[in-house]
Amino acid sequence: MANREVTIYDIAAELNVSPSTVSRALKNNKAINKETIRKVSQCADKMGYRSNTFASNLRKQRTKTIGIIVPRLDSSFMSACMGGMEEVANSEGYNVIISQSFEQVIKEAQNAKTMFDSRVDGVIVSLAADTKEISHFKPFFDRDIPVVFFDRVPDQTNNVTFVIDNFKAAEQITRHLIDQGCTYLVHVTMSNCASVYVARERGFLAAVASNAEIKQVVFRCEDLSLETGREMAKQIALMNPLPDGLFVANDMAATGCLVGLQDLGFKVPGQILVAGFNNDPITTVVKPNLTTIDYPGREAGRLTARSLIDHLEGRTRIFVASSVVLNSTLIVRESTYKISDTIHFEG
Amino acid sequence: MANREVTIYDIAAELNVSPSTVSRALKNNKAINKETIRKVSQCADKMGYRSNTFASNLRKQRTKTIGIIVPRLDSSFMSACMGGMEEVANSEGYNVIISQSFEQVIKEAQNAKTMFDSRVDGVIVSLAADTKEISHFKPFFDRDIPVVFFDRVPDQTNNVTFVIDNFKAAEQITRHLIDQGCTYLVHVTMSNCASVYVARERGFLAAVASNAEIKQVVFRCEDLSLETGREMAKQIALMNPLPDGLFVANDMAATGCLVGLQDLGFKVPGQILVAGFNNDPITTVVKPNLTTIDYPGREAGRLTARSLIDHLEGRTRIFVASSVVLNSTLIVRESTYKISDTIHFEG
DNA sequence: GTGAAAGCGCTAACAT
DNA sequence: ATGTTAGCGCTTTCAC
Repeated sequence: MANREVTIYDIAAELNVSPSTVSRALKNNKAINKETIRKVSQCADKMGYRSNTFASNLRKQRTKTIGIIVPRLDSSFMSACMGGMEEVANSEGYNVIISQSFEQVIKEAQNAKTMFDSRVDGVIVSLAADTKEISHFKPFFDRDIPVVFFDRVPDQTNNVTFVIDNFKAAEQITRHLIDQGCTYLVHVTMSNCASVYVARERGFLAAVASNAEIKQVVFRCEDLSLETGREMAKQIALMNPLPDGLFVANDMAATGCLVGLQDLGFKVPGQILVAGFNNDPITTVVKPNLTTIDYPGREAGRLTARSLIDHLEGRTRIFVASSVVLNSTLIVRESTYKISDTIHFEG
Repeated sequence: MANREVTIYDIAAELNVSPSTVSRALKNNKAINKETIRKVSQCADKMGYRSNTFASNLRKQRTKTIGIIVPRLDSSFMSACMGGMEEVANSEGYNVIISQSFEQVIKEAQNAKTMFDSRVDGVIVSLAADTKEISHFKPFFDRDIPVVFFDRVPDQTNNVTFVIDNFKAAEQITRHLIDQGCTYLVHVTMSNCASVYVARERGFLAAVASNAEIKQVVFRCEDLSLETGREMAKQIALMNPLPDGLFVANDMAATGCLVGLQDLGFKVPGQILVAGFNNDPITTVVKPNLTTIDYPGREAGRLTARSLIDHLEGRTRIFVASSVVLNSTLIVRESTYKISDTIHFEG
């Protein structure tokens, strides 16, 4: 702002070479004499030179920036994903712009437009809860600007996606509930059609279907917050007969349910087993600790960013409809112990 | 990437006007005829024009981008702050680059350098836990690029800072513990010198000092995670005599302590009262619910961004050593009920 | 191995 | 109210 910026012309003048030589030297161009490169970079350091990204971008017609749009940043999972993406992006010389949709498709579209206008080289998106179609990314598709989805991915096929196997994980955790002796299961999920929840529900239903004895109900809520979980507990308490197993589509809502049920005098896992999804730290705080699905956020972030950047750098030949499925793990904790195994959890 | 970009020259050619007219029209310059403006913007829409930020930035010598560096994104407080900052930034046409230091000053310095090199117009920073001095921001200071600190601010005076009154809040919550009948207090905090923790400790000590009867000890840990809280509980359990009140510098660690103490067979608040800081959602999950300090993250974010942008836009005359203190509120919950008030919290 | 020169798309001072 | 023009700092093709 105050002091004028040092440009390659200043360095060129200082060293009595041409600006193009400086430009090449700064990029370690092999055509340039080693000694020249040394002198140039030394001089650049000395003069406090910093490359002007805008001139460079303007000239090169690319931004070295990738945009990330997520529903919210406040979960440890998202934070880990962002960390992984940033790590890869930085190591490849990319900048990252992050924005939150706060679960609203309108905000998501705005964010997309902002990023489009600032000409990100590509975008990474996890969809808002109420995003039902992705026409707001059309400008990107039209211009062949790559869009990669992770976690909350669109229904439509032909997109590049990074997801955990929600179906399998949900099936696994539901089977676990059945193995623990549950016969009447409730699945609590979102009324919106976010892909992860659809898949979790299908996994739940598949596990139930494989055993004719088991009854099930699916409850849909507006969101999956702690508060909503508490509300759901009240509704569940009114059911007759009472279900004996609860699979809630995320840990926050699962925790809300669990606490809500306890407040209403129910024993977990004494009367009802409860399982969540995500392995949020909260699962180890609530008593009893919550059975859940763990998956590697940082790794997911790394892979997603890596794929996008590999494509941007022309390292991957094709980039059509590839979908990567990441591993997840069932973590069994006290909230789904068999009644007979239950010792005492009045903590 | 594929289709060539539409420029103001294309629009100018289409409409038989000069590029400068188009440029002005696009900015609703008052010198331009209303009708011309209408035609230009219509044509721009039709042709799919989008402004090239790089050319514009190169020309205007500013980036309309602000950088944000925070320790971590995974708390509801930070997420709220980011939301507030983004809201203001977007409304003023600024882009936002966010990066995490993961509490390490080394990463913080790297992030700062990246942002410096990408020529952000200004930065907003909340310091890493182990940041003891801020020389890594010197390049910004040297060039008069504004740096605004929030929440975790540096010790040094002469910085623009947005903080809550940690001293007052800590004093208030400590007094509350004393009012509830505590006579032997432990304060659990970080061994690093992050400003917020220093202030909280001073507040704690001040409240204790005002009452000659009260004994106190300060415990310092590496971090304030859930796990560390659990570890601290073990140490506290070994104390003799046992303290009867605990003020932990954040909710995560406070929750860890609380749960840890319960695991060791202690009653909270029956034997020990526990208070945290931040009003994280976890405080309403743990049983008993945790007494804590609430403060308005989104508002803090808004104010911080507003201040920076006002300065960047030349709307504020001066911008020296102003520090803004935000309000915070004590939220009393079951974890600090008086023993006589305690009914039953074996949830 | 290095230099000359054009131009990326925009803005703004200066003209008209 | 609109046009002319000169660059912002960089990269890169084409020369030598």
